[in-house]
Amino acid sequence: MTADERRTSVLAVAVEEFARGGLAGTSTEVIAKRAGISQPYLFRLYPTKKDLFLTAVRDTFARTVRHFEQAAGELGGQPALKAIGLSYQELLRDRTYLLMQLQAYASCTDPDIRAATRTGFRNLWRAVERLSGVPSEALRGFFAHGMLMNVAAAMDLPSLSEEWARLVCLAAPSAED
Amino acid sequence: MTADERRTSVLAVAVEEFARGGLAGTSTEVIAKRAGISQPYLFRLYPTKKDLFLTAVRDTFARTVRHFEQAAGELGGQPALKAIGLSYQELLRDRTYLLMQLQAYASCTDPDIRAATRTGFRNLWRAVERLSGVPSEALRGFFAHGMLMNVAAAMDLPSLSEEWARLVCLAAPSAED
DNA sequence: CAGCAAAGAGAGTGACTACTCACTTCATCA
DNA sequence: TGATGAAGTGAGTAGTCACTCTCTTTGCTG
Repeated sequence: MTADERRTSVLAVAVEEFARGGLAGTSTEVIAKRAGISQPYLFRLYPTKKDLFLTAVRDTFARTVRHFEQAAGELGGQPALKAIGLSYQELLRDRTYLLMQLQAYASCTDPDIRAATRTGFRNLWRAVERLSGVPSEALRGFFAHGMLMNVAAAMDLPSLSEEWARLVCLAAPSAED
Repeated sequence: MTADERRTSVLAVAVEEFARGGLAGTSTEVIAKRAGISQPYLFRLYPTKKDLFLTAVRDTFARTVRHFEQAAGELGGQPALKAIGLSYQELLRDRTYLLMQLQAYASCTDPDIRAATRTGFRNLWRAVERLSGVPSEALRGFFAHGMLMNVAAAMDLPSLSEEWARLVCLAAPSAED
C-alpha cells in the first residue's frame, strides 16, 4: 500500500474518531490501531496530531460541499435549497460529518483550527449561495436550521420519542423568505 | 472562606476554562491556579473533573434560562420572543456562555454529559415555549438562529469585516412562522 | 545480484495530568 | 484548655500520550 493510500484510509478513521472525541479527547494510538498501522508510522504520514485534525476538518467541509452540489443537481432557487436541505437531513443518519463539524467549531480557540474552520464554513456558505441564488436572509435561515441539526445529532435527539425532541428534529419549513 | 463559597468561585473559573478548551482540553491545575486554591483542594470541592464539568454545563443552561426570563419580563407572544432573541444576541459580547454550550454539545459522546445536556436544552426549550407561547415552528426557528449564533461566536465571526461574516451575524428576522 | 528507496514497526522518552495521602493551621466550644 | 472539625496544602503516584530513534522488510531497477 502506498503512503498516499494509507493517508486516505487513516483520514477516514481519524474523521470518525475526532468526531466522537474531539482533538484533545482522541489519542493517536486508537486512530493508528483502527487504521491497522503502528502509531509511529502515523507520524510519518501526518507530521502532528493537529495536522491530522486540520486535514479532517477541511475534508469534512469539502465533502459537505460536494454532497450539496450533487443534491442541487440542475436545480436552482428555492427548489435547489429545498433539495440541499433534504440532503442535509440525510446526514443525520450517519452522524459522523455533523459531529465532526461541531468539533471543528468547538476547537476554534486554536488559531490554526479557527482559520481552517472559517474557510470551510465560508466555502459552504458560498456554495449554497451559488447553487441556490436565494437572498441572504433565506441563506441565513438555511444555515441556522443546519446548525440546529448539528446539535440535535450531537445529543442524539432523533432517537428520543419525547415530543419536544421530535419537534426539534423536523425539517426546516419550506417557505422561508 | 467556606467550602460552598469556594465551590462557587471555582465554578465561575471552570465555566470560562471549559468554554475555551472543553473537557479533555482543560487541566484541573489551571482551574485551581486561576481560582487561587491548590489543585488537591479542588478535588475535595468536586469529586472528579467530570463532575465539575457537569456542574458547569447545568449552570450554563440554568443561567441562560434566567437570562431569558428576565428579558421576557411581563411580555408574551412574539414580542417576548423578540426580546429573548435580542438578549441572546447580547450574549455574543461575552462569548463564554455560548462557547460553553457548544462544548456541552460536543462532549455528548459521554452518556452522563449527554443526559445533562439534553436536560439543559429541554429546559431551555420549554422555558422559551412557556415565556412566549408561540407555535413550535417559530420556536424551532428561534433555536435554529440561536445555534447559528453559537457557532458564529465560536469562529469569532463578529470580529470579521468580510460581508459573508456580517450576514451570518445579523439578528433573526422578526416575522418567522 | 547489488543497491536503494520507501513502507512499516519495536521500544522507548519526557512531559503532563487526574487523583491521593498525610499533614498543618485555625476557629469554635464544651 | 483541650478536643473537634473544617479549610487548605506539599509531595507524591500511576498512568497516558505525543512524538522520536533506530531498526527491519520489501519491491524495484541497473
